[in-house]
Amino acid sequence: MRALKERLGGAVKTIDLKTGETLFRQGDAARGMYLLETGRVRLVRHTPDGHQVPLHTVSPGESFAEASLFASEYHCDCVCLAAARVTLLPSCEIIGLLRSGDDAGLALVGRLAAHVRDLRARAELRAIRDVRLRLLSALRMRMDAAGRVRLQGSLKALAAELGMAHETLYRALADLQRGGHLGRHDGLITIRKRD
Amino acid sequence: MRALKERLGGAVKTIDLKTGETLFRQGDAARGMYLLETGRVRLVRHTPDGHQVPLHTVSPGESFAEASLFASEYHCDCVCLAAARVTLLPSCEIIGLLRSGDDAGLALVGRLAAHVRDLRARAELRAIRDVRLRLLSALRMRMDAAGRVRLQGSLKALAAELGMAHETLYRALADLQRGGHLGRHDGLITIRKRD
DNA sequence: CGTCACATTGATGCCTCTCAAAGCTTGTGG
DNA sequence: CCACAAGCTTTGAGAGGCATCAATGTGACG
Repeated sequence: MRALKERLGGAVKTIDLKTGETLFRQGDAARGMYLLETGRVRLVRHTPDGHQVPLHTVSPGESFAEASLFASEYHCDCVCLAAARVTLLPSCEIIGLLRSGDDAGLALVGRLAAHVRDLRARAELRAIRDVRLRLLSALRMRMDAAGRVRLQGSLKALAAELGMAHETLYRALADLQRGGHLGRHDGLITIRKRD
Repeated sequence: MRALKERLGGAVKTIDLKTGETLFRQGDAARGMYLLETGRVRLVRHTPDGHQVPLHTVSPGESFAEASLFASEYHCDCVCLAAARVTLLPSCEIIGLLRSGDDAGLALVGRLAAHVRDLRARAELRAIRDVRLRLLSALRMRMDAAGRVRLQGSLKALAAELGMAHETLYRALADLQRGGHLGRHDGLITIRKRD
Protein backbone atom coordinates (compact mmCIF):
# COMPACT_ATOMS: atom_id res chain seq x y z
CA MET A 1 0.00 0.00 0.00
CA ARG A 2 2.73 2.38 1.03
CA ALA A 3 4.87 1.11 -1.83
CA LEU A 4 2.07 1.88 -4.24
CA LYS A 5 1.73 5.37 -2.90
CA GLU A 6 5.46 6.01 -3.06
CA ARG A 7 5.72 4.62 -6.54
CA LEU A 8 3.14 7.07 -7.73
CA GLY A 9 5.06 9.86 -6.06
CA GLY A 10 3.67 13.28 -6.81
CA ALA A 11 0.64 11.93 -8.63
CA VAL A 12 -1.20 11.22 -5.37
CA LYS A 13 -3.38 13.85 -3.77
CA THR A 14 -4.38 14.21 -0.14
CA ILE A 15 -7.91 15.28 0.73
CA ASP A 16 -9.37 16.21 4.12
CA LEU A 17 -13.02 15.61 4.86
CA LYS A 18 -15.33 16.82 7.61
CA THR A 19 -18.11 14.75 9.10
CA GLY A 20 -21.06 14.64 6.72
CA GLU A 21 -19.07 15.75 3.69
CA THR A 22 -19.30 13.76 0.47
CA LEU A 23 -16.15 12.58 -1.28
CA PHE A 24 -17.93 11.46 -4.43
CA ARG A 25 -21.42 10.64 -5.61
CA GLN A 26 -22.94 7.85 -7.64
CA GLY A 27 -22.56 8.83 -11.28
CA ASP A 28 -19.58 11.14 -10.74
CA ALA A 29 -16.71 10.57 -13.13
CA ALA A 30 -14.34 8.07 -11.52
CA ARG A 31 -11.02 9.68 -10.67
CA GLY A 32 -9.35 6.71 -9.04
CA MET A 33 -9.14 4.67 -5.90
CA TYR A 34 -8.52 5.96 -2.38
CA LEU A 35 -6.61 5.16 0.75
CA LEU A 36 -8.18 6.06 4.08
CA GLU A 37 -5.44 7.49 6.32
CA THR A 38 -7.52 8.51 9.33
CA GLY A 39 -11.17 8.89 10.26
CA ARG A 40 -14.08 6.92 8.84
CA VAL A 41 -16.07 6.97 5.63
CA ARG A 42 -18.98 4.93 4.34
CA LEU A 43 -19.88 3.76 0.88
CA VAL A 44 -23.61 3.97 0.18
CA ARG A 45 -25.58 3.05 -2.86
CA HIS A 46 -28.86 4.66 -3.85
CA THR A 47 -31.65 2.64 -5.39
CA PRO A 48 -33.79 4.09 -8.18
CA ASP A 49 -36.59 4.86 -5.70
CA GLY A 50 -34.34 6.88 -3.44
CA HIS A 51 -33.60 4.35 -0.73
CA GLN A 52 -30.12 3.88 0.66
CA VAL A 53 -28.15 0.62 0.76
CA PRO A 54 -24.99 0.82 2.87
CA LEU A 55 -22.23 -1.07 1.06
CA HIS A 56 -19.19 -0.76 3.27
CA THR A 57 -17.79 1.17 6.17
CA VAL A 58 -14.10 1.88 5.68
CA SER A 59 -11.55 1.85 8.50
CA PRO A 60 -8.16 3.59 8.53
CA GLY A 61 -5.51 1.80 6.47
CA GLU A 62 -8.03 0.33 4.06
CA SER A 63 -8.26 1.16 0.40
CA PHE A 64 -11.62 1.67 -1.20
CA ALA A 65 -13.24 2.34 -4.57
CA GLU A 66 -10.78 -0.04 -6.21
CA ALA A 67 -13.58 -1.17 -8.49
CA SER A 68 -13.74 2.34 -9.93
CA LEU A 69 -10.28 1.88 -11.46
CA PHE A 70 -11.95 0.20 -14.37
CA ALA A 71 -15.23 2.06 -14.40
CA SER A 72 -16.04 5.41 -15.97
CA GLU A 73 -18.06 6.56 -13.00
CA TYR A 74 -18.54 5.77 -9.33
CA HIS A 75 -21.33 3.35 -8.56
CA CYS A 76 -22.03 4.57 -5.05
CA ASP A 77 -21.74 7.61 -2.78
CA CYS A 78 -18.91 8.06 -0.35
CA VAL A 79 -19.82 10.06 2.77
CA CYS A 80 -17.63 10.95 5.71
CA LEU A 81 -18.72 9.60 9.12
CA ALA A 82 -15.82 11.05 11.16
CA ALA A 83 -13.30 13.71 10.12
CA ALA A 84 -11.03 11.89 7.69
CA ARG A 85 -7.92 12.22 5.58
CA VAL A 86 -7.83 10.27 2.32
CA THR A 87 -5.30 9.84 -0.45
CA LEU A 88 -6.41 9.78 -4.07
CA LEU A 89 -4.56 7.40 -6.36
CA PRO A 90 -5.55 8.38 -9.92
CA SER A 91 -6.79 5.58 -12.17
CA CYS A 92 -4.51 6.41 -15.05
CA GLU A 93 -1.43 6.29 -12.84
CA ILE A 94 -2.42 2.94 -11.39
CA ILE A 95 -3.23 1.49 -14.77
CA GLY A 96 0.04 2.78 -16.13
CA LEU A 97 1.79 1.01 -13.31
CA LEU A 98 -0.03 -2.23 -14.11
CA ARG A 99 0.71 -1.88 -17.80
CA SER A 100 4.39 -1.43 -17.08
CA GLY A 101 4.45 -4.77 -15.28
CA ASP A 102 5.90 -3.05 -12.24
CA ASP A 103 6.04 -5.21 -9.12
CA ALA A 104 4.05 -2.64 -7.19
CA GLY A 105 1.25 -3.17 -9.69
CA LEU A 106 1.47 -6.92 -9.33
CA ALA A 107 1.37 -6.47 -5.57
CA LEU A 108 -1.86 -4.50 -5.97
CA VAL A 109 -3.41 -7.41 -7.84
CA GLY A 110 -2.27 -9.74 -5.07
CA ARG A 111 -3.91 -7.49 -2.49
CA LEU A 112 -7.13 -7.46 -4.47
CA ALA A 113 -7.08 -11.25 -4.59
CA ALA A 114 -6.33 -11.42 -0.87
CA HIS A 115 -9.23 -9.04 -0.32
CA VAL A 116 -11.54 -11.43 -2.09
CA ARG A 117 -10.34 -14.31 0.07
CA ASP A 118 -10.71 -12.28 3.24
CA LEU A 119 -14.22 -11.16 2.38
CA ARG A 120 -15.21 -14.73 1.64
CA ALA A 121 -13.82 -15.88 4.96
CA ARG A 122 -15.86 -13.21 6.74
CA ALA A 123 -18.95 -14.28 4.85
CA GLU A 124 -18.37 -17.82 6.04
CA LEU A 125 -17.96 -16.69 9.61
CA ARG A 126 -21.14 -14.67 9.61
CA ALA A 127 -23.07 -17.57 8.16
CA ILE A 128 -22.53 -19.59 11.33
CA ARG A 129 -25.76 -19.17 13.24
CA ASP A 130 -24.74 -20.43 16.64
CA VAL A 131 -22.92 -17.60 18.39
CA ARG A 132 -20.64 -19.93 20.33
CA LEU A 133 -19.44 -21.69 17.20
CA ARG A 134 -19.14 -18.37 15.43
CA LEU A 135 -17.00 -16.91 18.19
CA LEU A 136 -14.91 -20.07 18.41
CA SER A 137 -14.29 -20.05 14.65
CA ALA A 138 -13.33 -16.39 14.76
CA LEU A 139 -10.89 -17.04 17.59
CA ARG A 140 -9.44 -20.07 15.79
CA MET A 141 -8.75 -17.83 12.80
CA ARG A 142 -6.79 -15.44 15.00
CA MET A 143 -4.92 -17.85 17.25
CA ASP A 144 -1.22 -18.68 17.02
CA ALA A 145 0.20 -22.21 16.78
CA ALA A 146 -0.19 -22.68 20.53
CA GLY A 147 -3.85 -21.71 20.43
CA ARG A 148 -3.38 -18.35 22.08
CA VAL A 149 -5.25 -15.24 21.04
CA ARG A 150 -4.33 -11.73 22.08
CA LEU A 151 -7.19 -9.46 21.11
CA GLN A 152 -6.34 -6.23 19.37
CA GLY A 153 -9.34 -4.17 20.35
CA SER A 154 -12.11 -4.60 22.89
CA LEU A 155 -14.45 -7.55 23.12
CA LYS A 156 -17.22 -5.13 22.31
CA ALA A 157 -15.55 -4.30 18.99
CA LEU A 158 -15.15 -8.00 18.25
CA ALA A 159 -18.85 -8.49 18.90
CA ALA A 160 -19.68 -5.81 16.35
CA GLU A 161 -17.39 -7.44 13.81
CA LEU A 162 -19.03 -10.80 14.35
CA GLY A 163 -22.48 -9.30 14.07
CA MET A 164 -23.72 -10.00 17.58
CA ALA A 165 -24.70 -7.93 20.62
CA HIS A 166 -21.81 -7.48 23.02
CA GLU A 167 -23.79 -9.04 25.86
CA THR A 168 -24.22 -12.12 23.71
CA LEU A 169 -20.48 -12.33 23.13
CA TYR A 170 -19.69 -12.12 26.86
CA ARG A 171 -22.18 -14.88 27.52
CA ALA A 172 -20.83 -17.03 24.68
CA LEU A 173 -17.31 -16.55 26.01
CA ALA A 174 -18.41 -17.56 29.50
CA ASP A 175 -20.23 -20.59 28.08
CA LEU A 176 -17.18 -21.77 26.15
CA GLN A 177 -15.06 -21.29 29.24
CA ARG A 178 -17.48 -23.32 31.36
CA GLY A 179 -17.54 -26.01 28.66
CA GLY A 180 -13.76 -26.22 28.82
CA HIS A 181 -13.28 -25.06 25.23
CA LEU A 182 -11.06 -22.19 26.20
CA GLY A 183 -9.32 -20.47 29.08
CA ARG A 184 -8.84 -16.80 29.90
CA HIS A 185 -6.12 -14.99 31.81
CA ASP A 186 -5.86 -11.19 31.83
CA GLY A 187 -6.89 -10.59 28.26
CA LEU A 188 -5.20 -13.66 26.81
CA ILE A 189 -7.49 -16.37 25.49
CA THR A 190 -6.24 -19.94 25.15
CA ILE A 191 -8.16 -22.35 22.95
CA ARG A 192 -8.23 -26.00 23.92
CA LYS A 193 -7.74 -28.56 21.20
CA ARG A 194 -10.76 -30.52 20.00
CA ASP A 195 -11.17 -33.42 17.63
CA MET B 1 -12.40 -12.93 -21.46
CA ARG B 2 -12.01 -14.50 -24.85
CA ALA B 3 -8.95 -12.34 -25.29
CA LEU B 4 -7.39 -13.82 -22.19
CA LYS B 5 -7.92 -17.34 -23.46
CA GLU B 6 -6.58 -16.61 -26.92
CA ARG B 7 -3.57 -14.87 -25.52
CA LEU B 8 -2.61 -17.94 -23.57
CA GLY B 9 -3.03 -20.18 -26.59
CA GLY B 10 -2.07 -23.78 -25.99
CA ALA B 11 -1.56 -23.35 -22.26
CA VAL B 12 -5.29 -23.58 -21.56
CA LYS B 13 -7.08 -26.83 -20.81
CA THR B 14 -10.76 -27.67 -21.33
CA ILE B 15 -12.69 -29.69 -18.74
CA ASP B 16 -16.25 -31.06 -18.95
CA LEU B 17 -18.35 -31.46 -15.81
CA LYS B 18 -21.58 -33.30 -15.08
CA THR B 19 -24.23 -32.05 -12.66
CA GLY B 20 -23.13 -32.67 -9.11
CA GLU B 21 -19.47 -33.16 -9.98
CA THR B 22 -16.82 -31.24 -8.10
CA LEU B 23 -14.18 -29.27 -9.98
CA PHE B 24 -12.05 -28.65 -6.93
CA ARG B 25 -12.34 -28.76 -3.16
CA GLN B 26 -11.31 -26.49 -0.35
CA GLY B 27 -7.65 -27.28 0.36
CA ASP B 28 -6.81 -28.69 -3.09
CA ALA B 29 -3.60 -27.34 -4.60
CA ALA B 30 -4.47 -24.27 -6.70
CA ARG B 31 -3.85 -24.87 -10.38
CA GLY B 32 -5.18 -21.60 -11.69
CA MET B 33 -8.35 -19.70 -12.49
CA TYR B 34 -11.21 -20.85 -14.67
CA LEU B 35 -13.52 -19.64 -17.39
CA LEU B 36 -17.07 -20.99 -17.59
CA GLU B 37 -17.98 -21.70 -21.21
CA THR B 38 -21.40 -23.30 -20.77
CA GLY B 39 -23.54 -24.63 -17.93
CA ARG B 40 -23.46 -23.45 -14.34
CA VAL B 41 -21.16 -23.95 -11.37
CA ARG B 42 -21.21 -22.69 -7.82
CA LEU B 43 -18.51 -21.75 -5.34
CA VAL B 44 -19.34 -22.97 -1.85
CA ARG B 45 -17.63 -22.92 1.50
CA HIS B 46 -18.47 -25.30 4.32
CA THR B 47 -18.71 -24.05 7.89
CA PRO B 48 -17.59 -26.15 10.86
CA ASP B 49 -21.19 -26.74 11.94
CA GLY B 50 -22.17 -28.24 8.62
CA HIS B 51 -23.83 -25.27 6.98
CA GLN B 52 -23.12 -24.26 3.42
CA VAL B 53 -22.19 -20.77 2.37
CA PRO B 54 -22.81 -20.15 -1.31
CA LEU B 55 -20.12 -17.67 -2.33
CA HIS B 56 -20.94 -17.16 -5.94
CA THR B 57 -22.95 -18.74 -8.71
CA VAL B 58 -21.10 -18.51 -12.00
CA SER B 59 -22.85 -17.92 -15.31
CA PRO B 60 -21.47 -18.73 -18.78
CA GLY B 61 -18.83 -16.25 -19.93
CA GLU B 62 -17.71 -15.47 -16.39
CA SER B 63 -14.32 -16.28 -14.94
CA PHE B 64 -13.96 -17.61 -11.40
CA ALA B 65 -11.36 -18.60 -8.81
CA GLU B 66 -9.24 -15.59 -9.76
CA ALA B 67 -8.26 -15.20 -6.14
CA SER B 68 -6.47 -18.54 -6.27
CA LEU B 69 -3.88 -17.05 -8.63
CA PHE B 70 -1.92 -15.86 -5.63
CA ALA B 71 -2.78 -18.68 -3.25
CA SER B 72 -1.24 -22.12 -2.87
CA GLU B 73 -4.60 -23.85 -2.46
CA TYR B 74 -8.28 -23.29 -3.19
CA HIS B 75 -10.26 -21.82 -0.32
CA CYS B 76 -13.70 -23.07 -1.38
CA ASP B 77 -15.43 -25.92 -3.22
CA CYS B 78 -16.57 -25.63 -6.80
CA VAL B 79 -19.55 -27.83 -7.64
CA CYS B 80 -21.35 -28.19 -10.95
CA LEU B 81 -25.05 -27.23 -10.95
CA ALA B 82 -25.72 -27.93 -14.63
CA ALA B 83 -23.52 -29.82 -17.11
CA ALA B 84 -20.69 -27.42 -17.79
CA ARG B 85 -17.56 -26.88 -19.83
CA VAL B 86 -14.80 -24.89 -18.20
CA THR B 87 -11.38 -23.71 -19.30
CA LEU B 88 -8.43 -23.82 -16.94
CA LEU B 89 -6.02 -20.89 -17.15
CA PRO B 90 -2.83 -21.84 -15.27
CA SER B 91 -1.58 -19.41 -12.62
CA CYS B 92 1.95 -19.09 -13.96
CA GLU B 93 0.72 -18.17 -17.42
CA ILE B 94 -1.61 -15.51 -16.07
CA ILE B 95 1.05 -13.97 -13.87
CA GLY B 96 3.38 -13.82 -16.83
CA LEU B 97 0.67 -11.99 -18.73
CA LEU B 98 0.21 -9.50 -15.92
CA ARG B 99 3.92 -8.87 -15.77
CA SER B 100 3.97 -8.14 -19.47
CA GLY B 101 1.32 -5.42 -19.08
CA ASP B 102 -1.01 -7.02 -21.63
CA ASP B 103 -4.55 -5.59 -21.86
CA ALA B 104 -6.07 -9.00 -21.17
CA GLY B 105 -4.29 -9.01 -17.84
CA LEU B 106 -5.61 -5.56 -17.09
CA ALA B 107 -9.17 -6.74 -17.72
CA LEU B 108 -8.60 -9.52 -15.23
CA VAL B 109 -7.70 -7.00 -12.55
CA GLY B 110 -10.93 -5.20 -13.32
CA ARG B 111 -12.90 -8.34 -12.69
CA LEU B 112 -11.15 -8.88 -9.38
CA ALA B 113 -12.06 -5.36 -8.34
CA ALA B 114 -15.67 -5.96 -9.29
CA HIS B 115 -15.62 -9.10 -7.19
CA VAL B 116 -14.57 -7.16 -4.13
CA ARG B 117 -17.42 -4.76 -4.66
CA ASP B 118 -19.92 -7.58 -5.01
CA LEU B 119 -18.74 -9.36 -1.87
CA ARG B 120 -18.94 -6.17 0.16
CA ALA B 121 -22.47 -5.62 -0.99
CA ARG B 122 -23.39 -9.12 0.15
CA ALA B 123 -21.72 -8.62 3.52
CA GLU B 124 -23.65 -5.43 4.10
CA LEU B 125 -26.89 -7.15 3.13
CA ARG B 126 -26.32 -9.95 5.59
CA ALA B 127 -25.71 -7.44 8.34
CA ILE B 128 -29.37 -6.37 8.16
CA ARG B 129 -31.05 -8.35 10.94
CA ASP B 130 -34.70 -7.93 10.04
CA VAL B 131 -35.46 -10.46 7.32
CA ARG B 132 -38.07 -8.25 5.65
CA LEU B 133 -35.66 -5.34 5.34
CA ARG B 134 -32.91 -7.67 4.23
CA LEU B 135 -35.06 -9.15 1.50
CA LEU B 136 -36.30 -5.74 0.42
CA SER B 137 -32.75 -4.37 0.18
CA ALA B 138 -31.66 -7.38 -1.84
CA LEU B 139 -34.55 -6.90 -4.21
CA ARG B 140 -33.88 -3.18 -4.50
CA MET B 141 -30.32 -3.93 -5.53
CA ARG B 142 -31.56 -6.18 -8.29
CA MET B 143 -34.46 -4.14 -9.63
CA ASP B 144 -34.46 -2.14 -12.84
CA ALA B 145 -35.43 1.53 -13.11
CA ALA B 146 -39.13 0.62 -13.05
CA GLY B 147 -38.74 -1.36 -9.84
CA ARG B 148 -39.17 -4.75 -11.45
CA VAL B 149 -37.16 -7.80 -10.47
CA ARG B 150 -36.95 -10.98 -12.51
CA LEU B 151 -35.30 -13.61 -10.36
CA GLN B 152 -32.57 -15.70 -11.94
CA GLY B 153 -32.79 -18.79 -9.78
CA SER B 154 -35.33 -20.08 -7.29
CA LEU B 155 -36.59 -18.28 -4.23
CA LYS B 156 -35.01 -21.05 -2.21
CA ALA B 157 -31.61 -20.21 -3.69
CA LEU B 158 -32.18 -16.54 -2.87
CA ALA B 159 -32.97 -17.50 0.70
CA ALA B 160 -29.67 -19.36 0.99
CA GLU B 161 -27.84 -16.39 -0.46
CA LEU B 162 -29.46 -14.05 2.04
CA GLY B 163 -28.73 -16.39 4.91
CA MET B 164 -32.28 -17.25 5.94
CA ALA B 165 -34.44 -20.36 5.93
CA HIS B 166 -36.52 -20.63 2.77
CA GLU B 167 -39.73 -20.74 4.80
CA THR B 168 -38.74 -17.45 6.35
CA LEU B 169 -38.22 -15.90 2.93
CA TYR B 170 -41.67 -17.00 1.73
CA ARG B 171 -43.22 -15.51 4.82
CA ALA B 172 -41.25 -12.29 4.48
CA LEU B 173 -42.32 -12.01 0.86
CA ALA B 174 -45.95 -12.55 1.82
CA ASP B 175 -45.61 -9.96 4.61
CA LEU B 176 -44.17 -7.36 2.26
CA GLN B 177 -46.92 -8.07 -0.23
CA ARG B 178 -49.61 -7.67 2.47
CA GLY B 179 -47.95 -4.44 3.58
CA GLY B 180 -48.16 -3.11 0.05
CA HIS B 181 -44.41 -2.87 -0.38
CA LEU B 182 -44.36 -5.06 -3.45
CA GLY B 183 -46.49 -6.95 -5.93
CA ARG B 184 -46.02 -10.34 -7.55
CA HIS B 185 -47.21 -11.70 -10.88
CA ASP B 186 -45.97 -15.03 -12.27
CA GLY B 187 -42.40 -14.76 -11.07
CA LEU B 188 -42.05 -11.02 -11.61
CA ILE B 189 -41.73 -8.90 -8.49
CA THR B 190 -42.61 -5.23 -8.59
CA ILE B 191 -41.37 -2.97 -5.81
CA ARG B 192 -43.61 -0.08 -4.79
CA LYS B 193 -42.04 3.28 -4.24
CA ARG B 194 -41.85 4.61 -0.69
CA ASP B 195 -40.90 7.96 0.76
C1' DC C 1 -47.95 -41.12 -13.80
C1' DG C 2 -44.56 -41.26 -10.40
C1' DT C 3 -40.75 -38.78 -8.62
C1' DC C 4 -38.35 -34.88 -7.28
C1' DA C 5 -37.56 -30.13 -6.25
C1' DC C 6 -39.71 -25.90 -5.30
C1' DA C 7 -43.46 -23.12 -3.10
C1' DT C 8 -46.47 -22.25 0.72
C1' DT C 9 -48.54 -22.16 5.26
C1' DG C 10 -48.98 -23.73 10.27
C1' DA C 11 -47.24 -24.68 14.99
C1' DT C 12 -43.63 -24.74 18.33
C1' DG C 13 -39.33 -23.88 20.81
C1' DC C 14 -35.11 -21.83 21.40
C1' DC C 15 -31.81 -18.40 20.73
C1' DT C 16 -30.48 -13.88 20.54
C1' DC C 17 -31.69 -8.96 21.03
C1' DT C 18 -32.98 -5.53 24.10
C1' DC C 19 -33.45 -3.16 28.33
C1' DA C 20 -31.47 -2.76 32.99
C1' DA C 21 -28.23 -2.57 36.57
C1' DA C 22 -23.91 -3.08 38.84
C1' DG C 23 -18.78 -3.83 39.03
C1' DC C 24 -14.43 -2.66 36.88
C1' DT C 25 -10.82 0.07 34.52
C1' DT C 26 -8.91 4.22 32.80
C1' DG C 27 -8.24 8.90 32.45
C1' DT C 28 -8.89 13.68 33.78
C1' DG C 29 -9.31 17.69 36.49
C1' DG C 30 -9.69 20.00 40.77
C1' DC D 1 -4.52 12.41 45.85
C1' DC D 2 -9.16 12.04 45.43
C1' DA D 3 -13.44 12.27 42.96
C1' DC D 4 -15.95 11.97 39.09
C1' DA D 5 -16.95 10.67 34.33
C1' DA D 6 -16.87 7.62 30.59
C1' DG D 7 -16.36 3.33 28.46
C1' DC D 8 -15.81 -1.61 28.87
C1' DT D 9 -17.24 -5.90 31.19
C1' DT D 10 -20.50 -8.82 33.27
C1' DT D 11 -24.89 -10.83 34.74
C1' DG D 12 -30.17 -10.88 34.94
C1' DA D 13 -34.93 -10.97 33.03
C1' DG D 14 -38.18 -10.68 29.37
C1' DA D 15 -39.90 -10.51 24.61
C1' DG D 16 -39.80 -11.40 19.94
C1' DG D 17 -38.16 -13.35 15.81
C1' DC D 18 -36.38 -16.86 13.23
C1' DA D 19 -35.15 -21.86 12.65
C1' DT D 20 -37.06 -26.12 12.68
C1' DC D 21 -40.30 -29.74 11.99
C1' DA D 22 -44.36 -30.94 9.52
C1' DA D 23 -47.79 -31.17 5.93
C1' DT D 24 -49.77 -29.97 1.50
C1' DG D 25 -49.88 -28.14 -3.05
C1' DT D 26 -47.59 -27.36 -7.51
C1' DG D 27 -44.96 -27.81 -11.65
C1' DA D 28 -41.27 -30.08 -14.47
C1' DC D 29 -39.38 -33.98 -16.30
C1' DG D 30 -38.47 -38.67 -17.65
